[in-house]
Amino acid sequence: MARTHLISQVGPDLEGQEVGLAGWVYRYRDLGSVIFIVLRDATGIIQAVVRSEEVDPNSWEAAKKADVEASVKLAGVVRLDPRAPGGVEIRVTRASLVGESPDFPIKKDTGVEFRLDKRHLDIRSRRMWAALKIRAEFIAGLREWFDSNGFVSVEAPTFVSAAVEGGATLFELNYFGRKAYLTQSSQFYLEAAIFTFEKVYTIQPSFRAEKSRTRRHLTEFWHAEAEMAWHDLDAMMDVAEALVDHAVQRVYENRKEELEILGRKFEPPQRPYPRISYDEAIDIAQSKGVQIEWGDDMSTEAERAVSLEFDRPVFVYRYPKQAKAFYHAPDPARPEVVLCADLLAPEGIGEIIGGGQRIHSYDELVARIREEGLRVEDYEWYLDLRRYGSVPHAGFGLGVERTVRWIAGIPHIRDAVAFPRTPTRLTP
RNA sequence: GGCGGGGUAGCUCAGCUAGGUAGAGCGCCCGGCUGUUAACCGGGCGGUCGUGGGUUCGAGUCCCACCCCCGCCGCCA
Repeated sequence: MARTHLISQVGPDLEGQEVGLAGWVYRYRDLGSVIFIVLRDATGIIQAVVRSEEVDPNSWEAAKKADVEASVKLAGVVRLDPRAPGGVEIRVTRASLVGESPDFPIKKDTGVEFRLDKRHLDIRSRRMWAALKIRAEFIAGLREWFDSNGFVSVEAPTFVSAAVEGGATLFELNYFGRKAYLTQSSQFYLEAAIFTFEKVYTIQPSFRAEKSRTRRHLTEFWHAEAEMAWHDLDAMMDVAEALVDHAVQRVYENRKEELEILGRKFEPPQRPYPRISYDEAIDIAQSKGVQIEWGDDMSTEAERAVSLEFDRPVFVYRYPKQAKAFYHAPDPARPEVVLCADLLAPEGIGEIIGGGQRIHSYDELVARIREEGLRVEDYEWYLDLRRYGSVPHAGFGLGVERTVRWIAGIPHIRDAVAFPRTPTRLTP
């Protein structure tokens, strides 16, 4: 029995024609001498009708055993019928069972935790299918933009010997008897690579050993990072905006069906994205009744208040120095703030990008490391980048799952990735 | 790390305030059904009530300790 078509190719135009399909049983309804099998493949779903008097005994027996998520091959004639979901179905002429599926664990009335325990099976669901296709499209859009705008992709190591940001929590591991860590950002490696390629990017996981139990946090998340020589803060925001816009547009153009399945009514935001200062953001938050003082880092509540003021992503730039990591370049005109910017997604989603201009002077960088109480010797190779041909540069990191969560309207970040890692989840 | 919620059948939950023979829906198993839409109809199986201790004639229910899970905040992408 040959597979002649993918399900998405079976439409009204094929009425009366015999097709061979292969896939998995999405729904199964046995009425005695007629069986309805809703078949799923990578491309879509379609109803198949098996009638006892229309198929040979072997096919009938196969259809009887085609439980939910069994793999099957079906041959049949395409028919239009208003009673079929989508209006098109196939009248089965032959059926064979490829792999049985006795008592598939995921049924109706399953809770969030149970489905996460069975995530290796739950990714077969329409909901996860749609979310993961949107994610893949978004990542392809990021890569497409970088590749066509002069960026070279550079991969950084996952095993590292020291922190990028002092204070942030690292996963420690034993590296042949030495302490090593899982990377929390590829930034320092990308900074090294700008001296080779000027504009570089990477899309790879970062790890944070923070017990953050929220809808915005994973312990392992995919991090799209870019670093650009000869760029200042404004140029960095230009890059980030163009990148996000491109990838978002691509998802919007190519993943309409998937957004529909998720019930997401999404319109790509208009450019330009507003750019406001930290000072203005604090004013907005305070005017909305948020308890926050100049000098505090933006709280989740403050970010939400600010992002809800705009119908598109908004950059917040020039935070107080004490709220940001040591490598951020101070504003020469106002040394108490640094040349950084975060991009807040709309609808209260919050931060999806963090970045800014880096300190490129050796002396300044050493002074800031000492000021933060960090050990200069931990940053020896990083300091070399300021010893040899240092240039002004800037970069940023984008949280892939956070951005996908916004685009697809996914309530919890764990559903923006196939196999999420959270403080309590290591399986599957 | 702080605050809040929760752990009872394979799954989703009720029962706890006022201690008295452990329940429902779904699933599963068996049977029926020629147009179902996570079908429907009939029957059946199924639980050391998170763990340990205490009070009591009697504890899922009250008390103590512990473990685990979920959400929010902090931290960040």
